[in-house]
Amino acid sequence: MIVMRYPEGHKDEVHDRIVKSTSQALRSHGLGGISIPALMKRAGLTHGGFYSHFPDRDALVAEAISAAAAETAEHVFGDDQQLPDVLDRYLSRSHLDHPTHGCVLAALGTDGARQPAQVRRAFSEAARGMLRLLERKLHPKKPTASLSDETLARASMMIGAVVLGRLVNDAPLADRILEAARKHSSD
Amino acid sequence: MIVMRYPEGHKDEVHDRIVKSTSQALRSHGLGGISIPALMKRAGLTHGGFYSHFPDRDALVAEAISAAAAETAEHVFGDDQQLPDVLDRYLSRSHLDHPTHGCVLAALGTDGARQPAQVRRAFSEAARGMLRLLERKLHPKKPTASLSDETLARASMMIGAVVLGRLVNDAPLADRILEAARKHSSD
DNA sequence: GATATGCCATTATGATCGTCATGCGATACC
DNA sequence: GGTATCGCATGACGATCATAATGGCATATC
Repeated sequence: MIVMRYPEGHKDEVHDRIVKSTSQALRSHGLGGISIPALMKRAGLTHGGFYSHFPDRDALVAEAISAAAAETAEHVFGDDQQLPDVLDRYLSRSHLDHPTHGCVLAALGTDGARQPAQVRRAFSEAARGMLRLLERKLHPKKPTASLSDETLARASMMIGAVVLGRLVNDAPLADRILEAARKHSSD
Repeated sequence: MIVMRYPEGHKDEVHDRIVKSTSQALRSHGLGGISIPALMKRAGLTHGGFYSHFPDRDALVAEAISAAAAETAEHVFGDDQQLPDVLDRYLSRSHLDHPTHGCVLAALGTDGARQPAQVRRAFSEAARGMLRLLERKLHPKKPTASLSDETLARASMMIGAVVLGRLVNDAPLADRILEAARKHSSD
């Protein structure tokens, strides 16, 4: 029997708070763009206690990636969202302007393949998760878990459009990119 | 009249060597994944002379981004490449496996929007350049410089497919993503 | 050949990083 | 209420970073 010296679940709450705020901070500052002290400060703590919550920085990053993916799964691919809603949300100016609460693949994707195994795995799982969710929206009836070419191509275009739209220093062009992707996604 | 103490154009050659090797190093290690000393060492120098070539790190990074974009423009979008060749090269396993010599947008794109103005501008120009080149391949006759929706959507899918293909920890799935993007790009 | 000078190496500086050891205050159990 | 102990803060460590000053060597001119 483990004795709890703090309110039951207190540490878990703090742990979650660190992971959640980190998942946002990473999306807006980049995977290596924010330090442990800064991340802890955002969670209302100092850097001291960090290593009682995570073995190292990568462990937190990996958890934060997964948390971000779960957030998008809920907000964009939720059960009550139909395919057109999914496309409208993902391919929206609001998504472009707020990477902090947006898709982690579009925000940090190009860094994923360069990360240590632990973090890389989290990215890979996030990608497969998004593909599965999109497949379900495209083919709600089919019970199969396999991914169609249509899903793979559309997911690519969605991610690419957000990446490209954020890159071009030209709001009207960015809007046209989103629009073009929406059109070609729902032909 | 400027007196040259080293062989004429020597400094320019060294400058180019630093930029070229940096453009490769950044694509394989990330924008912030390699230090000035390491970058200079790759060019066969020590870090000492760095600031006689560039005002600061961002200036080198910006030049390296532009150099990488020019390399891809030549290797993938060269004048002798037809549209199917362009798609085959961009959406290939070889491209997936060798980001060092691949498209800078697919390798570093998600970091671009977070960079200081100088670097951001280089990314934005690289993106517009790729869009222009793709437009020309899609509509070789049209003299207009405007970008069609088709170009915007296809460019998005191409970039997204490479990003996604590199992310998933599963070679067969990555190949299917590339294939799906090729199919949907040349329907 | 002597000299002036451009180019790069050596070295230094201050800041910040990830990581870790230690200590204090708060809390749950007896 | 006393006490053991959990969670976090304080502070420190070595490493590494971007940046900068200085000096030596190689070379083009005379």
